[in-house]
Amino acid sequence: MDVDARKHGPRMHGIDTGDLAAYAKGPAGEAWVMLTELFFVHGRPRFFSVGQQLELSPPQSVVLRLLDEPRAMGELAGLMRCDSSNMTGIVDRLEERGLVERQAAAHDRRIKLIALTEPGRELRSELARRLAEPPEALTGLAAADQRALRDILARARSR
Amino acid sequence: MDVDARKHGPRMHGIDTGDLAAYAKGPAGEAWVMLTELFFVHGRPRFFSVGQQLELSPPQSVVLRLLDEPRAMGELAGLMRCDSSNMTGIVDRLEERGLVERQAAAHDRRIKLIALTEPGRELRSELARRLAEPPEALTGLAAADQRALRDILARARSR
DNA sequence: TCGTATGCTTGAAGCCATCAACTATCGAGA
DNA sequence: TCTCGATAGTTGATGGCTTCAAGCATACGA
Repeated sequence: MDVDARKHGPRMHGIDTGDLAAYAKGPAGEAWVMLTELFFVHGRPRFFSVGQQLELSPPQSVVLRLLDEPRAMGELAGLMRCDSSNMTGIVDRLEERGLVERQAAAHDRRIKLIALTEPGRELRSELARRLAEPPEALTGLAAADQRALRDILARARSR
Repeated sequence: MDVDARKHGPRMHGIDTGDLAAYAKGPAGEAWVMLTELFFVHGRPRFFSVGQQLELSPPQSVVLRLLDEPRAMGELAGLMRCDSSNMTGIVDRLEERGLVERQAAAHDRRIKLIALTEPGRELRSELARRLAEPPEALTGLAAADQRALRDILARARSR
């Protein structure tokens, strides 16, 4: 770390992390800040580029990921935290591409269930496969670190 | 974990993580998958809601975060991986709100440097402060786990 | 000096996102 | 059983984002 970088604070890929880190409190806060930056630098661009390769917009990718089983429109909108009218458009476009289909729900005629088609299932698997590729920042860690990281995150997810 | 959950795979907040995990290879892959889901569940919604509170759209928030120093339009577009014409609109709207200003670059009259105004600097700090708050998934970890996580991530960032 | 490349802006078209309004359907209470 | 308020999804208006194409001003190299 040279003097110039010191002036601007720690940098990850040209982006100053000092400002977020300035507000981090305790190890959990510091870890969170670093997680956030890790995802900003590696996760977000990956999500966008993989989606682009598969000709999916970011919201379309999110919806595909959410469809591990048929879900109602309102449920999808809730999980994606957007307005149901917005979800109508997103599902419309996925439906036009033959990736999903609308099904009436047996118990309530207001409810539309959104289910993947076979092409939709295949595309969803391909999306998952590509997103599961870890960045070198992780693969380059020592094996013990990788295992420890995995185990800590597993404990975090059960909270 | 009950039988029904087994059928659908592990779940984090109603979202099946089994499909990504199915493609994870080794501890780094598993860690990455869990990181991705952690951010999907905690980071992404936080980013959107904090931005909303501060009346910033997601791309506006990203640009504010990138402006740790004055940057050229093309540089911003490159860092955000979008078209420069798109960046023109985003910066226009930030400029209209008095958060940034365009400055001519001394060495090249084609280049416009985008710098924060004082209100822009204050808003950027507030954005950082709110984004730096870790989720309970992390704060609820044992202290030793928090420290280990922080240290591993620090090692990962220097790759 | 001139031709090509670069940086930013403008404009068209499509997608996303919110809010308001609407129709069909449901469910609870009288 | 009937009524009314709530709910689910859709339509439409408006603004923001995103890409691509085209244009103008500027820079640079031959």
